[in-house]
Amino acid sequence: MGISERKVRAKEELRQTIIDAALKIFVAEGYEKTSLRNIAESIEYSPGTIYLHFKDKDELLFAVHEVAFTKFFVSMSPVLLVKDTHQRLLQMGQIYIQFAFENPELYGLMFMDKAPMNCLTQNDDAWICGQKAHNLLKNTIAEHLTKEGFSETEIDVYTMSIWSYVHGLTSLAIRDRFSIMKESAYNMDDMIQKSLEMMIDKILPKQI
Amino acid sequence: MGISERKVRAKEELRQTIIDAALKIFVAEGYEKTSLRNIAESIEYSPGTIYLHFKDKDELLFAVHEVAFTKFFVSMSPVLLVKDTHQRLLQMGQIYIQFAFENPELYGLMFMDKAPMNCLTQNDDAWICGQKAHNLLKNTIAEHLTKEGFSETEIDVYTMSIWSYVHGLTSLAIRDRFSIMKESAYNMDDMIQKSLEMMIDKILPKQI
DNA sequence: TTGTTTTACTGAACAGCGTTCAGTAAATTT
DNA sequence: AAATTTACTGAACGCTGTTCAGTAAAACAA
Repeated sequence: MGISERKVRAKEELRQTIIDAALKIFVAEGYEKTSLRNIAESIEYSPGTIYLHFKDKDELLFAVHEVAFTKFFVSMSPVLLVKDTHQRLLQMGQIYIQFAFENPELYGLMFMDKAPMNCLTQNDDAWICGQKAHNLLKNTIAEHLTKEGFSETEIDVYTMSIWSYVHGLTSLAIRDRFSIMKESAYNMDDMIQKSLEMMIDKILPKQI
Repeated sequence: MGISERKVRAKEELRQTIIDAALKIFVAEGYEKTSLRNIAESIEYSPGTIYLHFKDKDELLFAVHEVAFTKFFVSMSPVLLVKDTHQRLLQMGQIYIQFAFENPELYGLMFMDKAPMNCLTQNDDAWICGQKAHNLLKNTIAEHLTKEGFSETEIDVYTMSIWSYVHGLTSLAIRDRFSIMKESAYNMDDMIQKSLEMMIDKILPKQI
């Protein structure tokens, strides 16, 4: 029965090839230019073939967004070495912002666009990628707070608040909404850095 | 010379009619369904006519986003009655979030989508709507801070930080990224409210 | 080995999109 | 009355996501 297993493997490989091609075009050319025809052409298959592996474009974009998340987690991994929770949260923020600046299209797919979320409208299936990223933040916040007797729900509120802030900073920046602040004394990057430091400092309760 | 003026008026009226039709479809049917053909059909003109008034779809969307901003400012106007700057900022946040929840498509156009920003790639023309909204926030923050001798650039950092936080909260919510927090002790709306209160309180320096 | 079924894939077709432009009919000017 | 300007049309172009009858090869059955 080795044959049918080889076939399954081949099918899985093509699926991966499609995802990789989509990711490549997505990063190189942006959301707009990422059409199923472009993807199909780049791997020398017919457009119809993609539909043998993905229900629709949203499902393919969901797969791409999952790859983006693994890139994200790799970028984020160095923070695990940082012992001090305050410093760790600061570095997480910096890496988060840096990832978004270096991969604005992927960031949009991960945290801003509607498209990939259409795949999990069924109430039962969860957004695992988001869950993992969320836990990464929540665990550090919990580590910082539990020493001082904060409750689980308080930790949730802190996590929501910090994520919201950093995402807001990031997404306004990459979609050019900070253009109105150009004439400030600082340049944009310095302002963002200054804001991040200030906010982490203000939000986190001081340890003893 | 009344005739040519009537013509100018008629032209301006059709322009407004197009914007209104676009806004209507945008609010009722969402971004995806808002096509130039749909808009043209709804006002009983040919698609080509729209191009006599707008360079391209982005320019029309920019006009729609300007109307959305005036709606936004109307919603926001009650805050001017609130004397206490802390309370005023809190209410600004609440109204901001409420506006986004009630007009998610418009909010996306105003603060998230790329489309309308493509109109002002020329470095010289400014994003007036954004400027006005930004000033609304900045003025209140300045009022709160200047009493205590904060500098202009510090005010800019505070403004950027608070706007980022509220926008992040808002945009993650309306694009379903908080779905991962469903099983928390609070429901979503309560958590958002609790987060907002906590953050405004933490960010603002205490007066005396 | 021959016939049958399953599998993997194609590519034309459909309906929709933003955009362009030759053509037209009416209004205005000469 | 003729010429010109104006406002508008709607067909056409090249693109999009998606579907599906058709096909050729591979796998299985006799």
